[in-house]
Amino acid sequence: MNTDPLQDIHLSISAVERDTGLSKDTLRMWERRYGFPSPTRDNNGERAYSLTQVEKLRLIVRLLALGHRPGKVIGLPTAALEAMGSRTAAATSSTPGSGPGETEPAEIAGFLELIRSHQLAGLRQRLLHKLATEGLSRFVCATVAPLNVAVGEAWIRGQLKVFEEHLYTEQIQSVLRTAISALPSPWQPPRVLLTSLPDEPHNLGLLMVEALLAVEGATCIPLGTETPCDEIARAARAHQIDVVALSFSASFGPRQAWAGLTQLRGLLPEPTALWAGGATMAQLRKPPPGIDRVVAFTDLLWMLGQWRQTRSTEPC
Amino acid sequence: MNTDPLQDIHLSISAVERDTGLSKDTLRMWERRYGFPSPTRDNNGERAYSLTQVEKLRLIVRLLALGHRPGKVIGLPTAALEAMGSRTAAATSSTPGSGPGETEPAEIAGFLELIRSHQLAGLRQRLLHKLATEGLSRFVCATVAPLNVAVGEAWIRGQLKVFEEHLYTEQIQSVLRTAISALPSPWQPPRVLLTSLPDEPHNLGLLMVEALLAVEGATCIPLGTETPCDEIARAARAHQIDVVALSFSASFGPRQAWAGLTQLRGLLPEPTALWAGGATMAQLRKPPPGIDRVVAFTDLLWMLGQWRQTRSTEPC
DNA sequence: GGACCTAAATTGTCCAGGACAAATCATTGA
DNA sequence: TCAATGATTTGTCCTGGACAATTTAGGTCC
Repeated sequence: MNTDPLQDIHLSISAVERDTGLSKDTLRMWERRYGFPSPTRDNNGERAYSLTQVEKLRLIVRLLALGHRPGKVIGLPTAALEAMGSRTAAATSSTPGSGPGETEPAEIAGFLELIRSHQLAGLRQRLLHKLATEGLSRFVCATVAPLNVAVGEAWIRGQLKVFEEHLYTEQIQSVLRTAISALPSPWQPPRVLLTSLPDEPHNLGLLMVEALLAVEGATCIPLGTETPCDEIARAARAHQIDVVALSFSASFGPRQAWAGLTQLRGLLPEPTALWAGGATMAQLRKPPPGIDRVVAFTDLLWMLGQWRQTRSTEPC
Repeated sequence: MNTDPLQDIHLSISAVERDTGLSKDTLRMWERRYGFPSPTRDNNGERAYSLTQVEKLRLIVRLLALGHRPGKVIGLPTAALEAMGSRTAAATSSTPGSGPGETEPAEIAGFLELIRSHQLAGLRQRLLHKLATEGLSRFVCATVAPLNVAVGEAWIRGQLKVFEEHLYTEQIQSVLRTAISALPSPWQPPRVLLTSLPDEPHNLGLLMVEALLAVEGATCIPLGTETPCDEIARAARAHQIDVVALSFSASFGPRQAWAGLTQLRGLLPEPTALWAGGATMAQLRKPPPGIDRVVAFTDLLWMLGQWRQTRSTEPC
């Protein structure tokens, strides 16, 4: 008898869709084409995926995000996939030379170590200290941004558990929100609406943008995440929005992003600017027409200045 | 020519799935069985839904949440649906008499009016004022809780747009998070892990719980929302957790909640307490064995006291 | 009248297998 | 080296059938 109770657990196709982000259609198609995953069937003849297979699926999803092709990786044994993951992550590892004024890699590693060793209080304390030392804007650009990248990479390599990443995200959000609250009331245009499209639940990027803009005195209207396109358009009208800022994390498909942005552009009045940022946007060759892409957080200040200059010379 | 650009916009079936929460399968099945929605087809023969139909679908989803049967409501004209919504919401409206010390219904209505008129600054200011007057604990129990109910009901009745509800949620979260940050460091057990199961993205309830517990000096470890069961168990071990607190909003199915709780109970060590709260839990006849149910926010303090008493007389 | 049980209707999800457009790769020619 | 073209890969959509789970309706007994 197997003593591990996890061995006997099987998931339905919808549970796997939830846990991996792969659509039911895709799961069935992979099975048809590549022979993996090959779930057993339950009493009703419905697919029952083992936890091992789900784990391997997650690994494959990570590799796809790194640029591998499905046909090349599905069907390889798990060990080979893991090796491939580490190799690619190392190769992809961005910008070995840290930018000017960016927090030292060693210090980033120190933060990672705090996360991994579950020292909640220590992590929080060091974040607050860094914030106090650098000021909000530099904290966001020079510390939080590279730390996010580091956490994302560690997660891709499987060096970070899901709950550790959750904890990190919560702490950063808490620190940023508190810092934003402490700022004086906004005193200048533009009025910026901050949100993400449905299927994009990550809030951290939006919060970082809000911090940078709020420091510059812009009026931020945060809607949280996952606002349907037509609702964004309604909100923009109701709040007399000048700029709609959207965030797309790496897990958001480029095709879907393009479609959503195009649709939203059509719903918004012409003078409203549409800024799109995040990992997905950075990967895109070219943004859809009428959309301003935010490649790095430091771009934001430039775009803000640009907007103000244009509007002050062309008053409505 | 129609001047409204929204008229010409059509959505794919996946976009409708995103925006309404109804699965592709369900959308096709409704079309097959009830003749609604009846999307036109694009050049590729694929379904193209008009915004009008999407709007009606959202309305139907609201009615289903109120307990109506699909067969009875799908196919009725929009006007009839709206009337039905108002009627049912009025009938379901809970607890006409406000509890002792609870914020006046008139004041709640005032808040609602601020939300509906998009006065972000005014809303925030009044929330902060109320918080300063009542203190954090009473603010959460006597103001935020009934306000949440009121907002939920207004949304069900269609008196509140999605983006208005998003804005409200963001503001409350901001206010609560700031208040929590301002509290002194925790100085007493228990150590409480706060999170929700996958498919439960609502964070507000968790934040309210965190506020109440933090005021009492308990150590809160917030993981954000949607943590898989096995990860919750891992986190509980890593952080030497005494109590795991889970939140289930009204949109979370009772059956799914029961299954998730039972599974989690099996994964957690015996001495770890498991507290479950939220609208779904309140509806449940009986909580699963080994799980403590939080019916109202005011229960929390009692449960906390109970826990401390038990543990002080039975020191490990 | 109410509690309890059974049969019928309702409803969401799953399945198979076909089709196709968009993206990507490989090849060729300038 | 770069651009254009054809082949391949890949995700999503379609139809129509099946079925388990839930809810409702009908009937019986206390």
